[in-house]
Amino acid sequence: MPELPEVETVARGVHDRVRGERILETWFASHREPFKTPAARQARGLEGRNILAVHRTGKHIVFELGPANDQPGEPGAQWIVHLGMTGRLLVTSPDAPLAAHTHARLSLAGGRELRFVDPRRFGRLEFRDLARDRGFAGPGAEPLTIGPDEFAALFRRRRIAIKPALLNQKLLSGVGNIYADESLFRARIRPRKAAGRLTRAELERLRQALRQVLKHAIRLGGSSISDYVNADGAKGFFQLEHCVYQRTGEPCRTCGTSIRRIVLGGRSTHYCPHCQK
DNA sequence: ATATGGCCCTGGTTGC
DNA sequence: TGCAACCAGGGCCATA
Repeated sequence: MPELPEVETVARGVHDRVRGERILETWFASHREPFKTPAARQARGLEGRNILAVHRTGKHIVFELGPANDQPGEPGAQWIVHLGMTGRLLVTSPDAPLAAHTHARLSLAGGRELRFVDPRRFGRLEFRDLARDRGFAGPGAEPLTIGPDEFAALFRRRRIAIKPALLNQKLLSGVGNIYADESLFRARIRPRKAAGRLTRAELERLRQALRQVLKHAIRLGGSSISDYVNADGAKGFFQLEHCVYQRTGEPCRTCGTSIRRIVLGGRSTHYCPHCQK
């Protein structure tokens, strides 16, 4: 479900709640391995480690863990969570009723529990032992920090439409369907336009629009349309400021033209046919 | 190398 | 009210 702003909101919320906690025991659903790392190896790796920090890279949530059993000087580890479309991370009392589709539970020394819930099971869990694995770096560039030249280079000579190009996580990590549509509207660019045909000025408008829209959405706690809930159980409010996303047939906030919906790369795409050229 | 389409899953909404 | 069709914020994989 979540894109960069929602993942950032969740990561911050989880960081505030579990930083400094120690993972005692873990439980992973046995009926399936929705995981990049086998459940048994995740369990072995996680138990007995301290959570040093939780942060976001692209659409991934990264738990930075200390060395196993506090061995000083030993390498740490990472637990990497991708929420997919419907994944949630909850910090609860161990007595709290178990939500349907709970796939993992980590009991914490402070007495609470961290749970991973994901009805649609598109989410992924991965464990990296930094004694043998490389640290996690997102698949592509960070849209919040990328510079103009590097941004322009991502799309050079590409024939694919700019909208699906924005969704390619190997180019930019963190942009999903909502913020692709919203940033293209703010940059006044047609979603169907070939990525490689964007002018330098358009590319720079797009880069700035992405930064602005993502930062603004983070401040508002992300978008919540159906089932998105952040670590507080509170909802984000950015969806109230969507200009085009899921506004098919409604008037453009700038010119009043009816917002159009098309399908690009199998994803619904919303734009204003008057404002976006 | 790049681009496209199918597929993985469940659940909510819409329309008959 | 019941039921089917359609839709959903993602990403992997096979194929061309």
